[in-house]
Amino acid sequence: MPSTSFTIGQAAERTGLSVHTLRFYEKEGLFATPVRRVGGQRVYSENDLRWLHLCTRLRASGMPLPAIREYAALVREGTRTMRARHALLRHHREHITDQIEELHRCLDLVSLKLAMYEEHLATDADDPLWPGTCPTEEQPLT
Amino acid sequence: MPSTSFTIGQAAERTGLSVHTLRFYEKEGLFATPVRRVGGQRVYSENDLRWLHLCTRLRASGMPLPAIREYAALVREGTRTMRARHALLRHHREHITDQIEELHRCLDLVSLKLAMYEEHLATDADDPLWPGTCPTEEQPLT
DNA sequence: GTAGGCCCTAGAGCCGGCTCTAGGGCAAAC
DNA sequence: GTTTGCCCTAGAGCCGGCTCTAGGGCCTAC
Repeated sequence: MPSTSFTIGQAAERTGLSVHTLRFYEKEGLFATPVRRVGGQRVYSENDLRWLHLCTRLRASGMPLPAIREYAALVREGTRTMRARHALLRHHREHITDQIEELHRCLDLVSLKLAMYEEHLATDADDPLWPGTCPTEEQPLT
Repeated sequence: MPSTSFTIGQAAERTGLSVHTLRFYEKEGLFATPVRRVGGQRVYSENDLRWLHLCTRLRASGMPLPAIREYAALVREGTRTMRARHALLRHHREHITDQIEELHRCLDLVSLKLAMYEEHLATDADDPLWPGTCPTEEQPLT
């Protein structure tokens, strides 16, 4: 098995990134320029795709490009940077859990609002049952 | 109780938004221009702050400004837009839960990587125990 | 041999969301 | 009366992260 290889188009399809974005990431140093075929076409290995997949997840969880670049650089430097990479990822994991917590707080608020709306919609089909506490009609429920 | 009121500076402090951002949000239609004092200074009521607080939560959960503007417009139109607002919020709640799920997927991947690193760091303090499967030293662990 | 399809580079453009600047006003404190 | 501090408007600028354009090459099929 010659360890399947992919063109940029195939890589794009498989990672969900656009061809543009792949080249852009490369230019930004998110990964070393991949092998080229004669004629200059990029050849992506399965390893490359795995790396790209990791990148998309890091991006999706809000890691900025410079941080990913840094991580990529460490990877390229070999095993002796393991501790640094470990630290970087731990830091990012915290960032992720923070985001999840924040989203839960938002979710709670939105759910509360929704519950209020549902109560109103249920009890008084169309009537503005809410007492006239808002002469300006400014804050009917927000 | 004259229902305490706030200057823009105080509102900024209390909402965690900058003074600039408050004016920016207003210009963007996230809320109706608040009452002005003689001289033109904005006066924020507690209600306004509550609304702003909701806005920050909506923003923090990724609702774009145009959507918040739309919601604000509906609020201003009064009770008869309740259903529309309800729909909008339900839609957004789904968006939030999607984000949480996505973040969990990222978290899983990162945690997995971290576990790998930890195993390596534990077993072979400094040695590149990982077998020489990577002649290019390209992918020591990613 | 030429048309179609995919690839290349360099660099400009766009979009959302702020963030800041310039230039100026009001009002209380010294 | 001027300094200090907060406020005002209009509009420009910035940043991250893409996204697209222009101009061109290679290869395969017809």
